[in-house]
Amino acid sequence: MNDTRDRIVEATAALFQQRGYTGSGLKQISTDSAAPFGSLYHFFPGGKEELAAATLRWSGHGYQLLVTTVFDAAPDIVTGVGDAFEGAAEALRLSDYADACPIATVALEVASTNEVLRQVTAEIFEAWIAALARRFAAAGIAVDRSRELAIAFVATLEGGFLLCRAAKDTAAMDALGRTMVDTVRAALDTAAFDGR
Amino acid sequence: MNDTRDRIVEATAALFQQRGYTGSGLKQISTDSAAPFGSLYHFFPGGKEELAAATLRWSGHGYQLLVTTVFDAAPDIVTGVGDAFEGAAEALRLSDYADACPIATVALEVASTNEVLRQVTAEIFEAWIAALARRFAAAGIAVDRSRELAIAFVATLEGGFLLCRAAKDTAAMDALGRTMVDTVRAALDTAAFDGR
DNA sequence: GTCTATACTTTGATAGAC
DNA sequence: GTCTATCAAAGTATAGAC
Repeated sequence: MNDTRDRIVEATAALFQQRGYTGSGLKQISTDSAAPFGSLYHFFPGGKEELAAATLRWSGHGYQLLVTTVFDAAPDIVTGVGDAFEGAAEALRLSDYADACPIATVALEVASTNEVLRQVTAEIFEAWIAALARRFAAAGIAVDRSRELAIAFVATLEGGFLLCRAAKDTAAMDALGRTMVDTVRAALDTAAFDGR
Repeated sequence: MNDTRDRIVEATAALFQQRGYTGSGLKQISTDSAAPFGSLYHFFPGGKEELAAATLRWSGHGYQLLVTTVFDAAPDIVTGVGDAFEGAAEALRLSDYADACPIATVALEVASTNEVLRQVTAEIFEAWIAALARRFAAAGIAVDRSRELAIAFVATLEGGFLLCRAAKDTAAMDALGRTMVDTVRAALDTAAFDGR
């Protein structure tokens, strides 16, 4: 539909991932997206906040698709969990530790300072958790336990991004992947035992 | 020793926790600490970066002491893990979801933008992980597995802070506490089995 | 609708009186 | 050492020519 608008959102997403919300200036976004400054306010009359909300939703949706693809390509859900952590580690290494969660930095910045954006980030995390929980439940795990596992998966991945970006090392992500795989496998075994 | 300097660091720590690095202005720090603006550059000639480094180290050390206290007060390490997550949830609720990790927000902001501060945050996380790993090892868990558990503990707690602050709800932290307690208990059982 | 110029505020930082 | 005044740059936002 609209080329310029898309470029603005994409440039904003990239800046948010590396510099956060407060650290990303509208002038920089205008430059990076090769869009005239006035276009920012043409497409997002609500200013930086509206642009941020649109960007977060776009990034959040894209990241959910990415994880979905990884799980769909795996032969089983335990392998999928392992692949997701390996993929995250690989993305970090290939991008010099810049390509991590597109939401987390902004989410922490706005949690206590911007109620509108805080709610947007909450909706995104909830969508991720709900989608993962459905997947675990479809694999035979009880619904309540499936949601707990989904929360553990997202939290562990986010914690891994934090530790790995700070350390510029993916050793933590590797260890977390192993632990998470064990946890999911144990839940599956329990489900199989209960259900036999 | 120096009253003013301490007040500056404390005010900076509080602002970092809620608004992050880029979101915390030196003028605000000057106001909140009741310190004249010039004093900031008197005590921290290196400007905002030097002040941030000192603040992160101070906050990081303080948070490590807090967790240490929780574990020391618990009858055993599994209970300690559960208490730590419960305490984190309680702190979030009591502070309207502001009192979380004093390092995480800044760590994500500076990971790709400020090499000096990135390294400071890496040292803090490593100190936390090393201290926890020693504690798990002292409880009888193998050294390698102890470090993996310590990484899982920190990552899970950090992910929990992120999800809970975004959602303004501690349900995630409660679920994560249960999962982490199970993981540590399983590791302890394995250690007891291997060691008998 | 596209784009430029600019208004106004806040930022980190410095100079210099006391 | 304390404090105020001020700088240059960057921040968000707006006005208006085309």
